[in-house]
Amino acid sequence: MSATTRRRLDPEVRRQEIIEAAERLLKRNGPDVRVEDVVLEAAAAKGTFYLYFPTWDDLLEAIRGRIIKAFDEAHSVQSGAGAELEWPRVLDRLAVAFVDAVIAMGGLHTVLWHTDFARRRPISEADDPINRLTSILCAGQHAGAFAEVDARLAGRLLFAVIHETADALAAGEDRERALLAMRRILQRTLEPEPR
Amino acid sequence: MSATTRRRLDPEVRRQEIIEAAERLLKRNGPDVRVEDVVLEAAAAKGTFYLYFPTWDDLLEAIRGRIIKAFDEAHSVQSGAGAELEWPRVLDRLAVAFVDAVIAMGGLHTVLWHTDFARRRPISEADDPINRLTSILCAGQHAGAFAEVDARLAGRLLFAVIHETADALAAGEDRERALLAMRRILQRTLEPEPR
Amino acid sequence: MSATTRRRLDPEVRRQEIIEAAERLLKRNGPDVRVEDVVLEAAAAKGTFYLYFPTWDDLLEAIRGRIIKAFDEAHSVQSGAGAELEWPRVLDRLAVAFVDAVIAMGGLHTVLWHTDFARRRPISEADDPINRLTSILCAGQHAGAFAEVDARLAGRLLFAVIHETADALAAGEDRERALLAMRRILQRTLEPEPR
Amino acid sequence: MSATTRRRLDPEVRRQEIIEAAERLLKRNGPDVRVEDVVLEAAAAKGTFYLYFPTWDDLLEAIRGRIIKAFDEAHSVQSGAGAELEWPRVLDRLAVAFVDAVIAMGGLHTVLWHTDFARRRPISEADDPINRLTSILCAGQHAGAFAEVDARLAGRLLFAVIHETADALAAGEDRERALLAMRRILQRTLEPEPR
DNA sequence: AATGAATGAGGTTTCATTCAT
DNA sequence: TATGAATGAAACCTCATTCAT
Repeated sequence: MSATTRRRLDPEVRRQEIIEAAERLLKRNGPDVRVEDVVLEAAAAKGTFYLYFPTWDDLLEAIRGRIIKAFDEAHSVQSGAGAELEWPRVLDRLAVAFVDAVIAMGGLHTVLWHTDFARRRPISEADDPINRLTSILCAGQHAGAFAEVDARLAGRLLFAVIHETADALAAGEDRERALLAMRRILQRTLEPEPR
Repeated sequence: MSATTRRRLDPEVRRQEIIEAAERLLKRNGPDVRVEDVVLEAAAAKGTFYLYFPTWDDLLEAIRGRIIKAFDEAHSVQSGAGAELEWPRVLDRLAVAFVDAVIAMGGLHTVLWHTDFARRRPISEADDPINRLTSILCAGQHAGAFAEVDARLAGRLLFAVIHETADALAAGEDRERALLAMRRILQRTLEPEPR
Repeated sequence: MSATTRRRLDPEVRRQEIIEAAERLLKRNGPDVRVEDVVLEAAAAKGTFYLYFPTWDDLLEAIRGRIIKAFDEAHSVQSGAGAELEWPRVLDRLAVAFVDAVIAMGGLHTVLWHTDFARRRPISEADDPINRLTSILCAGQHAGAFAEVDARLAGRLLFAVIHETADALAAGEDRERALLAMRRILQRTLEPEPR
Repeated sequence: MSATTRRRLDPEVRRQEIIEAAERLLKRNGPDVRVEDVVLEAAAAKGTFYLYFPTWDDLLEAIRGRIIKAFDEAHSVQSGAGAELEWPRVLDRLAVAFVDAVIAMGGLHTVLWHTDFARRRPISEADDPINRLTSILCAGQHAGAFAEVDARLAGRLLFAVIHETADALAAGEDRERALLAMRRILQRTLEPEPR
């Protein structure tokens, strides 16, 4: 069947290849990607897949972890030494970055967030992007930059706004208009009380 | 058991029975309900199902339509003859009603909104709840009650907020606190400019 | 693929067809028969198999039950009305019948008794042939025809003898010589004490 | 963990290590031990296994041979110089030793005797324990200690009794009662004719 | 002699949909 | 209109064995 010879790789490399192949496919085709497809794309055998991921969900979890980690690294709050952070701006940057990240994910986003997978494998507290947002809200409140709302709930609801903005862009909405709408909600909601 | 029980029903009645059986099951069990289960619950035969719904997705579509219709009827804006409508209050009522409706849907909501189905069968413009919200925004803007934002986008993003509020409640969040957080976002976002 | 049309049968009939196809194959080929083979032999589709037997083991269990039932019916102790039963003869007949039955089973016997299946699905007390033997021993003891040994253990060990006799025959041993050897063990072991 | 630990061993030693690891595992877990498990337990690599055993069955065969050899060495008939051997007692000792050996084998016994392996790789005439038994029967007959039955068949059937006794013990039966039942069968069957 | 990553045939099971009755 | 037995294309996962290093 296979004209190709056996490719022996360093496990870490092989693992990456599989993950990357899967990411490519999931981005393009969303939820109907099967193990079969992935190994084809990764030029690996069926069994090789299960050597690295006991289960399909384990692969998805790995991908999710990877993406979140990459995002966090790229957008860590620059705790500018000594400088007063402008929290609204920090938030805005993070929100836009998040929107862009979601869009870059294509169909993968659907799989990771809008599928049974999300329920079967709930994201860990530590990784949940909502917490990221929440901590910024808290910090901002502490600095007096944000209104004293329930940070946890606000984080959750505003994250939904950001998320939906991404979906709107993906659906063809104009980028600037969408970001404008998003920003208004973020700003107005968090604006401190006495104006 | 009963050898040849052939329940001949008025097509419309049979159709309703199937839909209702499916709703019951989907509410309870979410996405892992199969055709098999539905016909069992509806006391119909497998083939009968396909007499009424060429496809599983067609059933879901019917259910979605039904629910939206019911919601719209129950919460139509009482265009109180002549009376000046208080738009913020109208919006608030609708939002809360929507939250409650989502919660009442249980697992059905997951199936209709967070599954492949939603992508395979996008909701029709006419039915999309977002449009409902958007028209209220427009009307309110017209009456000077809401700020002049992009109604379509605001409708979309605020709908996401309402939707997420429902999910938060379903996840066990305290009702009053959650509604409070939601209301703040709606009000602040739509408050007319010069205050 | 299939030139054949769909064969709709009475479930009981179809069930029998599958069981019989499986029996035929298992007799011939012993343990390496797969669901695939069975449905081919039974002219059914893969799915049809699982309609009747949720699991391969369930099929085996059904076959085992069937065989035991058939054997019991064919060889029930003729409780000759009023007549004194000659227990040694009763036992002998049963033993020979059992040997013949095992041989008639061919490879099927191996599957049902010498495979993981036997451990995964232990035979129910009610069906276990050993109990059949044990009750005869008890009855015979009661009638003074057999020695007062531990009937349960004797039943077990003598059953092993009968079983092994069958295996010996299957391995090509001469029938009469083998039965002779078996009979000697049965008789000598059960002969009442004072001779 | 250790990057490149290459344990170069004397081939004979390595072979023993693998065999012993397998024995340990098979005793404990019976038929569901995989090559994987064995090499893990033996601290060897997958490939190393196949350096010593072309096939899984070859390993089992090696183990079987080893066990039989060990048993034979431990229980060789002490042809007591000149002394008249008491054959019934010799037989009894061997039988009990065999029962104990089977029990000591745990799950390994299942694998070697009640699995496809036994059919795929029939035991060699030379090793078959039945022959051991048969020769004792012959010798005993020669000495006039046993009845003149077909030794080969008696050996086979009585071996089944011994084997089943072991299984009964393994299944929790009381040791003394079981041995008693076994002994009765052996003695009665082999008792010389004219009493 | 030793390693362990890679292979892929093989087996089980599910379920939306079809169709003979 | 109604039935429910039948279908078969997936999809998942395992593990003895191979082979590049």
